[in-house]
Amino acid sequence: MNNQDVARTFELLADMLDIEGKENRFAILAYRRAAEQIANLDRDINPIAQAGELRSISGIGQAIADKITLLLSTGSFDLLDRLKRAIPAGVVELLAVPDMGPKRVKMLWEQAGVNNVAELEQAARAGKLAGLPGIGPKMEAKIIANIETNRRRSSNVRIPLGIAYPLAYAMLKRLMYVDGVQRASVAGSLRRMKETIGDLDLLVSAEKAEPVMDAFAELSSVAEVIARGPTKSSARLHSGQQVDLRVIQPKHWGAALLYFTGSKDHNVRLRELALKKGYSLNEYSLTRVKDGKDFFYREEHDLYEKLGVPFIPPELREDRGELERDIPRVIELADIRGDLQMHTQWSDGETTIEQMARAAQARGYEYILITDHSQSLGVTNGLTPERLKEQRQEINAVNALDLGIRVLQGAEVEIKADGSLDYPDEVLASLDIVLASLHTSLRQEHDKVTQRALRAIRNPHVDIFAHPTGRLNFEAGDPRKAREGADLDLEAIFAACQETGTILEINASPERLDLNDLNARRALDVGCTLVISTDAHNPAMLSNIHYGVAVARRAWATPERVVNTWPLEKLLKYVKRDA
DNA sequence: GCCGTTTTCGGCCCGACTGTTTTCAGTCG
Repeated sequence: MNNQDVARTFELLADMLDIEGKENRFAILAYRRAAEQIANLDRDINPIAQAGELRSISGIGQAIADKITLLLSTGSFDLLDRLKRAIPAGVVELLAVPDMGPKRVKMLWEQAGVNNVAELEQAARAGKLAGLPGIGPKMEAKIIANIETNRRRSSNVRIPLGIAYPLAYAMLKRLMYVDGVQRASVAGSLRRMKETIGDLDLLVSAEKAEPVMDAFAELSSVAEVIARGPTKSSARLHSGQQVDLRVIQPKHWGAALLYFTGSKDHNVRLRELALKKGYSLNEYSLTRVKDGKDFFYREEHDLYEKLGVPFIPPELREDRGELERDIPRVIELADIRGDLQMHTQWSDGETTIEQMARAAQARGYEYILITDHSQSLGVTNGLTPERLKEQRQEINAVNALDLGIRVLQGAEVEIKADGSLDYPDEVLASLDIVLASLHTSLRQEHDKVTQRALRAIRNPHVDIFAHPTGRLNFEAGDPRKAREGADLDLEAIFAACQETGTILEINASPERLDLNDLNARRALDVGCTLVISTDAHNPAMLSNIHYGVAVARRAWATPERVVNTWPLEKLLKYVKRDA
């Protein structure tokens, strides 16, 4: 079982206990918190369990630690078995239908004999639900609609950041120009730049909410408004995504933005902290408990300061220790001095070296590395050693133009199925910086693919291990093309990179985001060095760098640990060290 | 069930919205 399996098991346990309705609600909350912590863990839970150190994880005490140990060694534990026998799986799945919480599920299961979603739909359509406790004709109709909606958007409820981001900003842009709007921001997991987004959250401040709500309802991307109150509207988009809009008074901005950015767990920690200091925190203000006096904050910064903690950047608000530990000065977009992976017409890119250089210079970069594909990747028109030499001539010519940016020659060299590289050593030695990566035979079994990657990492000519796992979140225009990464032993990979100085890439392409945040954080903990690269295939894609910076920020990376924040001389000195 | 620069016992975040209600329960985030 991996971390996600364990986390899901405890979520299931909590769901079943919720439905059963006998357990203390705080115990159930404890199971959910433990599940969240495990899902957020940046290391494999198995060795932690074997070492008997589960209790070092926040939210895990003796009782849950024992259950995890049993779960990992035997696949289950008594309480889980008992609940699974008592509650049909289909009943738990009813919770996935909106408006179906534990109370309603239990009532429908016990009083109406509803055992799964199909039976729920059947009963609702037959008009058998209205009249049951707490259910009238409106709820019955809503249940049918909810089931239909769930069916339409089927499997993929969360969408990749790279799709959600432009969608949300397009809506925000319209709302910003509504009369009376003072400020507007995305919030929720989108502002935290999580790699997948469930609901989109928008926050707007204005004295009057009505015009904003009207404009929101009329957005072309909105299919239907599913709730509308004085401060909050929810809508479903044609794409199936739900969008929540909150309109608040300008004086509430700081508290509201903090609240709606989350994460939920971060908020809970903050409120606990506030209570200890004698304040109650909600989305409007900080209220002094002893006399009920409200304190308003125009900015999040001021609120954090009042609570006695440093400002936590949104990307770090995941309850991963950000309120307990010292926060480093995490990397920012402005720290980036160059981009170390991009493609040109020499292989599968769309433009010339000069065009890429000019675009990068316009972004303020000091250097770029041209990394066209190597020869074996035929579909990309990979370069033979001969063409690589010709390309060097062109790069020299572009540098001679004095564009105010230094163009380096690299290559994205294929790691072949046996772990050998696609160019001989003397060719690799002729390049300024060498990337190695996996594109083929990604489904090799664990040991084989790990050894293959390790062999490349240990090659002294290889400087960067690019998009390490090879996973795809989605392929432009076709979310179904998402794929899991290779089954790598990342602990072994990170150890080898730390030992050899091989740089691990955070690929900023929204389709990849590879390494992801948790893996990058673990790599940093182990002592590895990172690079953030766009893998751009045209000049516009250079702007994807912000997605990669966000991943690095979520990994708590400081600029010192990311090589493309370094001056060129320092970077070249580093990569030549073992060349 | 977890946790402790107030505590090893007694707390545990807070509000909006809907639908079914005659003052509130359930769900959601």
